[in-house]
Amino acid sequence: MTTQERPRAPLSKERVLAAAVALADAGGVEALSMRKLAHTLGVVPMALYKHVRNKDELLDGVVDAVVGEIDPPDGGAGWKDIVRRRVLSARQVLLRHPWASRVIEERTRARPDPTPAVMTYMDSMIGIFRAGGFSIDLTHHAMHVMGSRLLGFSQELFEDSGPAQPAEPPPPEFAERFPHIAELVMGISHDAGTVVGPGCDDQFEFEFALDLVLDGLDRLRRQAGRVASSSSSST
Amino acid sequence: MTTQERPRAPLSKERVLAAAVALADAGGVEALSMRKLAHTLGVVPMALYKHVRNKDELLDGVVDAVVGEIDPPDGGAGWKDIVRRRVLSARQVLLRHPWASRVIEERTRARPDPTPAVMTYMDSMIGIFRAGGFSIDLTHHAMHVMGSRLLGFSQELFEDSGPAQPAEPPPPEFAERFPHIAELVMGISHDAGTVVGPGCDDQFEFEFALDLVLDGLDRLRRQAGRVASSSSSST
DNA sequence: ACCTGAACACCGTTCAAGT
DNA sequence: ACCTGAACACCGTTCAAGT
Repeated sequence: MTTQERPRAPLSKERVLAAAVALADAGGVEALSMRKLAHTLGVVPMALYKHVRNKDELLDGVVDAVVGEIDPPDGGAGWKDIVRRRVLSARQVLLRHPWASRVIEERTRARPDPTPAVMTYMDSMIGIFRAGGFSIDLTHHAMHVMGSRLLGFSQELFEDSGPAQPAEPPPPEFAERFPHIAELVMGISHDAGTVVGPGCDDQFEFEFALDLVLDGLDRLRRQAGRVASSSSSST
Repeated sequence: MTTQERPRAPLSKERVLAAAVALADAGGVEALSMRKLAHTLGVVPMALYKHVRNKDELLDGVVDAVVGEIDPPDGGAGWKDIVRRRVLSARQVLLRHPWASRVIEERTRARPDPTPAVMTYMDSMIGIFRAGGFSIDLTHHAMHVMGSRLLGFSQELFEDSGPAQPAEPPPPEFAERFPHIAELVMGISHDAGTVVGPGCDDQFEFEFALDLVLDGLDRLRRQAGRVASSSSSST
């Protein structure tokens, strides 16, 4: 027998990247090594270097694969709605790939420019602000203010409780060391009307922050329009 | 001769952490390996494990050493000014240790709770909001909105140009692929009155975003005060 | 010309052997 | 009892040897 009809499909950069994303989805970013990826594909590690110059280029490709999953802007009423919907769709993508925000940050920092798909995404977002009546200067500030939130994530250094019990009171020595945190945790647990599982609704908090920032930008845009903007450029 | 009077000072956790911070300052976070750190201290790698359980605990200690450098809140006029000054002082610390924000994020994500010094810092910040008249709910939202900006950093995915020339026009194929980015880059270069070196004043952008967020929070605080805030989600 | 196993220079950490 | 060298199980990548 031994038909031996191509025991493995021929490798391609797409196949390599797709396998890399799947590997990270399954085991986190620390599971994404050249050696493990090669093993997954039934291939010797060196074979990967035919499709990817090195690991950095692999990670760049992975970033673009993930960012490429974000929906294009769909029709919305006004710039704010369009930005809002697209950011929330980006957030959905990153919830599917929880490891990706770290890699995006890492690779963006390591390169002179962001990765091509990130550049395309940013370009599109800038276009939405411009079409919405933002001056070049204000658009520039807006991009900085939004930061990584544009791509649907923000580093929350304040991940209260995680999957904790609704009203687990902190131990007394905790309340003594961190009285204000303790008060906050208790206060949040008490009104757990909408939130059942974890002590804190991440989606709500993300949208809260997003809306606060978008409203702030809208206010500046309207001010600039009314005052006819006497600043350095943008007249 | 061979006086042999203690060829090296006795190791202590403080000395290990200080050396680790210095090593990262000198060579970036990728230079901070247990082996290199031991070498720096004139010690065999295993000797470090007497003062630190493993590398994660080393990184936790390093995070706390850096966060411990942030000035305590000094007198300011009102909560907004106090928060603002402290955040900007945190930013100064992180400019001294450019690798630290990555490590803070990483370790915060990896642990159930933030590191002790980060907890103390957060507790103090919460206290400032509360003293400033923020309800528990609004303080909670404020902490999420501020996110890592509280510690003086924010991931800018839009690091335009870096140390580039003031008015280097992008190549034509760039302008074709990313027309809006090209327009932005050109627009910013043109009004380079205040900024000389890089194409973009990071300190200005950071303060711009910080003020936008603080103003937004202030508006919500005043609204809540006026409406007398009806329970869980502030009608 | 192509492919790939062994090797190199690293990692963090374990563990047993030496004092 | 203490300390530490060698070893283990990884890593990304080079390189020379085999086909």
